[in-house]
This record gives sequence, structure tokens and C-alpha cells, in this order.
Amino acid sequence: MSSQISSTTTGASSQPRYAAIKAHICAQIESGEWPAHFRVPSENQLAQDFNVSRMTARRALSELTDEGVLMRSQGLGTFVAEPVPAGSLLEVRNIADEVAARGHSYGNRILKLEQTTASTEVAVALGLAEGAAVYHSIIVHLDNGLPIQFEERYTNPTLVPEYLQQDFSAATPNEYLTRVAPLTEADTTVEAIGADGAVAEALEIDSGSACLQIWRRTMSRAGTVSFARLVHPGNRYRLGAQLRF
Amino acid sequence: MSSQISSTTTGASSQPRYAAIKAHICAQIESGEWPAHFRVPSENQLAQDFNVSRMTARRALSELTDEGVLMRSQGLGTFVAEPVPAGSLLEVRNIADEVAARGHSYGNRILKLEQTTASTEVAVALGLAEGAAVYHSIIVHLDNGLPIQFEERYTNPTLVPEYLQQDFSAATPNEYLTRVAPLTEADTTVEAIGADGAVAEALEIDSGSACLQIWRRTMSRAGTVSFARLVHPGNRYRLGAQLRF
DNA sequence: TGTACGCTCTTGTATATACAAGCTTGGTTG
DNA sequence: CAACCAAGCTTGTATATACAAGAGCGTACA
Repeated sequence: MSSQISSTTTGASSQPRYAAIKAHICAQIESGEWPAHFRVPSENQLAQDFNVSRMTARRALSELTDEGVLMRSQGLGTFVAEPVPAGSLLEVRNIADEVAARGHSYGNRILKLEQTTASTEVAVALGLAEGAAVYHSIIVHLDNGLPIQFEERYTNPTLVPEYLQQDFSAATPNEYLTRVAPLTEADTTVEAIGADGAVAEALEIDSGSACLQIWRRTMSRAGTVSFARLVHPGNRYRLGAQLRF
Repeated sequence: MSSQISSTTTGASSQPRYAAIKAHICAQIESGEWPAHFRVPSENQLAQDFNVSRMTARRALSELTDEGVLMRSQGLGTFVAEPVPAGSLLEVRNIADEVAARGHSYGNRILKLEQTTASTEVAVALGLAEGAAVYHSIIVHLDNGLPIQFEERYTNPTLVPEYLQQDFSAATPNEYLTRVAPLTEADTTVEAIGADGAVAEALEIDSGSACLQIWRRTMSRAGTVSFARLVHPGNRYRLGAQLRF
């Protein structure tokens, strides 16, 4: 009895107790048990259910609220928020982190990793001469095994000479590049396209179905590092932004 | 003395005490007094300086850490983080201005302008009761006679009672709303969809062809003003953003 | 000399408690 | 019947306390 007293400390499971409560709530939501606008148990109720203090239960609810999973309002209660936008227009985030933040498992498939010569378009984007050597990679990113991003990337070999030797199953190109060449600037363009043959096949969707296509040119102090085309299936991805004036 | 005892409660300034600490830290950083990697006073130090408990000082530091302003590491201390990506790059622009900026002629077609009752989704977005009266408008915007945006908008009648009487062929809803209820905040979500029947017809494109769909909730001081769905033909529109770090 | 231990500082987790403040509900009162 | 008020829920703020765990430093010991 009184596990409450016998383990005032961090607990046996090596994981904070509020994390267990967060996990439980996320599980209910993801399983569909708790739909949007569902009223989540109160702080006191959770405290009792999990045998923790109200402040600990509160922390779980507060963090999930900060993460956009829940909505709270004083006097009313805590509710499941509308499904959250996955990405952000305002920051350049690592897709693996985004997947992990949703509590899903990340994976990828490397379709191409080679050196080639720059086409006119690529040369202009990277600030190189036409026909110059560039690195070319195509990677498909998976969320719980489901393809959510087709990444085709051209990288400037003069700035990142060891790009081709990287193990991108361990760290995404984004992750590697931001470490090697910290980015100082980025141009982003978003448009909607119908998936063409290669992309449709890689993303396992019907040819012609709507996709969000993001063009992004990332620049470091020394020059333009990389030029990427990111394609997301329209129904598996959203971009969100909160603006304040 | 002992302001600690005389105001255990929320305090005189109507603003939480941890907010004052956050403000102080931000001020030091913005003034350049505390540069990047500067070591911020410890929780105990701040608690003493501001005459609050350690947990309150801690909250200020934790929130600033979540916001990316500070970095913490156990055993070492709390430090000022590197400058963060700048703020509002994605602005809410008036479509008529965008067309004019391209040197094209702007036009529109008003398909619907009516009062109706709020569905669950609309009620939640506008912060109204389900079934409450809302204004509903559907307008197609033209660039040189070519449809480039399908705008379906729900507007809160309590905040903008004269919405239905406006002449939207002269000023777009966006233009009118920003004049009547200056916006303080906006949530934006971007996704790719295939055009369905009504949208495809209005935009004069094939049904099922890829479109960029933007959901935008605009808020004024008094509350949520308007909830709009903007659909652009994928091949006639792009969204751009330049980020600087 | 050099390593290992312990002290002390830091942040991190957890509890118990108190009161403030927002919303709903139900009863009482005019 | 309507208006008001109080009780009882909710979340929000604040405190005091305890122990855990990571990092750095100096001292004592081999």
C-alpha cells in the first residue's frame, strides 16, 4: 500500500510520472476513444486515478496544452483540441523530430544518393555554374511506416564535401546540414500539385492526387547550402502558423 | 518589508509574478546586457532577488526555455539561447492588393451572402454557441478575369454586425474586416486538396485537380472575428516566405 | 602523481497546501 | 416568472518542502 509514500522520488520506471499521464491521454486521443472536444478528466480526478498529487497531474495537462493537444479554460475544464497541424511555415524543422513529437516511430527509405551535374535550374538556385558537380539525394520519410514526405535535395559540394558519405538512416539530411552548416536564411515556397508517377509511387498514393509541395533553399554564412523539394500527401500533412500582431 | 507575506496571492499588479521575472530577463537580453550564452542567475538567486519562491522563479525560466529564449542544463545552469528565428513573416494580405501588385486587374463574383446558423465546427472556431446566427459569404476572386481564389467565410455577427450590408465588389471582406476590427492574431493552416464539385466549378478547373487550401481564423481584441477557407488552384498560386536566423 | 571520493552548486521531479478566479447549477427571493 | 446569489465544481497562481540527479571542484588518500 501507499505507493505514494514509498516512492516520493522519480519512481521505478525511470520515466517521470507526469509523462505516464501524458502518454495515457495521448493514447486515448489517438485511439479515437477521446474525440475532439471531449472533456478530459479534471486535475483532481487524474491525480486520484494515477495516485499522484494534483500538481503532477496538472503538469501533464499543462504540457499537452502547450503542445496544442488539449485546450483548457478556467472554470470549464480541459478538452481535446482539434487535430493539430503537423509542420510549421515559420521554422525549418527536422521531419524526424516532428514525427517523434507526435509519439510516432520515424523511418526512411533512401532512393538515391549520388553525384551529378547541375541543371540550369539547380545551378541558379545554388549559385553554381551550369554543369558543376552537385550532390543529389532522394529520400522518403515514414511516419509509423506510412510515407509522409518525399525529399529531393541538391546540395552544394563545395560547402558540404562529405554529404554523400553520411548515414541518412541515422540522421536526416536536414539534421546533418544544420549541424555542419548552421543556416542563416531560408526561402520557402508552398504550392499544391498533383502527384506525378515517381512521387506517387514513392509516397504510395494514387497518381494525380493532391500534394503539398515545398521548395526550400537554405543558406549558410558561406553561401547557398542546399535546394530541396519536399512533397507531402495532402491528406497526411498540414502546415500551420500562429501569427501575432 | 515582507511583501512576501502581505501578498501571498496573485499580487497587486494583476499580472502573475512569474511574468514580471520573464519580462526582466527578456529586457536584459534585448538590451544586449545579457548576450547569447550568458549565464542567467540560478533559480535560487532569482527567487531571492524577486522575493518569490524557487518554484515561481523556476516557472519563469522554464517558460522562457520552452519559448526558445533560454537553454538549461542540469548541474550547469541556465543560459541565454542563440537568437531565435524572427516573427511574423507570413502576413495576412489582401488578395486584391496582391493582384494589383502584379499589375493585373482585379475582379470578383459574389456567390453567396447570407445569414445562417453555426454548425458545430463553425461555432467552435468562432467561439459561439452551436446554432447561433453567423454570416456566411462565398466569393470568387479573379485575376485578369481568371479565378484564383475561392473564399468561403463565416463571420461573427456580434463583432461585425454590418457585414452583410457591405459592397464586396468594392472592398474585399479581408479589407473591410481589417478596417472594422483590426486583427491582433491569426491561425493559419495550409493543406493540399483535390477540388470538389462546387469549388472546381467556381474556379473553372477540373474536379479533383490539386488545390492549395488555407484555413484562417482571424482574431481581434474583442474575440474571434472570422473563419475563412481559401482555396487556390495549385498551378495559379504560390505562398512564399523568407526566413532569417 | 594521480585518481577517487565527497562537497556543493545547479536543475529536475514530486508533494501538500492555500487561495484566486471563472463557469454552472440550483435555490431563493422579489 | 425572472433576477439574483451562493455553493461547488473547474483551472490558475504561489509557496514551502523534500529528494534525485548532473556537473565541477578540491581534498584526501593510495
